[in-house]
Amino acid sequence: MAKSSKLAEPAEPLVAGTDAQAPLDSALDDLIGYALRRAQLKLFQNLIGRLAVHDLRPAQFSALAIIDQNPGLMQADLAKALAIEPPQVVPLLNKLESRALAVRVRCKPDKRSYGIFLSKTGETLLKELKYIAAQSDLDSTVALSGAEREELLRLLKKVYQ
Amino acid sequence: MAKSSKLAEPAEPLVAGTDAQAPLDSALDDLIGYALRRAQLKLFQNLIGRLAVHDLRPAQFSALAIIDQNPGLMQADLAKALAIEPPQVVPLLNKLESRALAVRVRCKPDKRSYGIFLSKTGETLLKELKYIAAQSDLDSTVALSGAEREELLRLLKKVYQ
DNA sequence: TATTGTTATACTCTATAACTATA
DNA sequence: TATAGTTATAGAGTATAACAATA
Repeated sequence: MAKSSKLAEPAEPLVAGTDAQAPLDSALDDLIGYALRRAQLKLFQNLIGRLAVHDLRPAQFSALAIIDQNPGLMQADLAKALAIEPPQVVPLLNKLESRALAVRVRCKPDKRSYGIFLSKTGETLLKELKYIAAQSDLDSTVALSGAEREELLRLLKKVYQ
Repeated sequence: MAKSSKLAEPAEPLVAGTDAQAPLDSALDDLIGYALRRAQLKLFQNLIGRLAVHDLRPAQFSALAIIDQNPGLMQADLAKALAIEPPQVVPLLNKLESRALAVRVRCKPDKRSYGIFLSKTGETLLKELKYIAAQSDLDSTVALSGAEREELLRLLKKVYQ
């Protein structure tokens, strides 16, 4: 579906009698789903750019935050929290382990599973990443007042919870 | 990044002294970007399911709506409106043409380009798709009142516009 | 027999370079 | 030479089946 849009001022208006700058998607304008997608894409792109400095993807940042809040969790739990399938957790965790940000530890009574923990390095980096994410959030929503930002967050939670 | 979450009541709480039902992503809870992503995914999945009845993807629905509002536009314009690259427009339009929902017409002074139009079938189907999308929107946001829905839409537009 | 983590695989989405035909 | 559309291709992201080790 559409993700961003708006023509770059065509030489001649696409629709007679219409402002040449008008968005091309006016029929979709009343859909919350469409607005959500476009806003989400904007924030996501901003975050991707900021995390790239640390060679991390948003999913890896989320994983670090979830591990930090739930030290010792299993990969199946992490998969559920990230809403991805267990096989996708493997390369994600491999990357975090190769960079010494997280570790898999065989520490459970059930020897099939691992407990996942952040390393000291991971905890330190996560603190910086949280700051970066918060800055990215503010940067992408400069058009909103503080009150509007809080209201938006409240409404979004109400939708997905 | 995380898309949905919440553990399915683990036998033992992952974090001592914490409600076993508590979400695993509390550190991400204050980020609008995170809430946006989760809400967007919920609405997107709902829409995908509803459009599947007509063997269409959200991007194809958006394309139909944009063509309807801008009859005769070029593929480069459509690519911009959908925020995708021109090569991605080709299979998308091929599909719409093979189903006789849209047509490419060599009608411009510039013989390299096509004008894209909806067929009568496309216009008729689009009307139904718009209804389906509106229903999907409402269905996914039942937790909101009418006023909250309007406020959410207003705030989202403010963010991405 | 069921489950955890893993491998292999495939399908979609996305992005880039290069080609064609026009300009 | 530049542009519209196209082709080919490669990289992510995502999903499923099947396997090994353990329960």
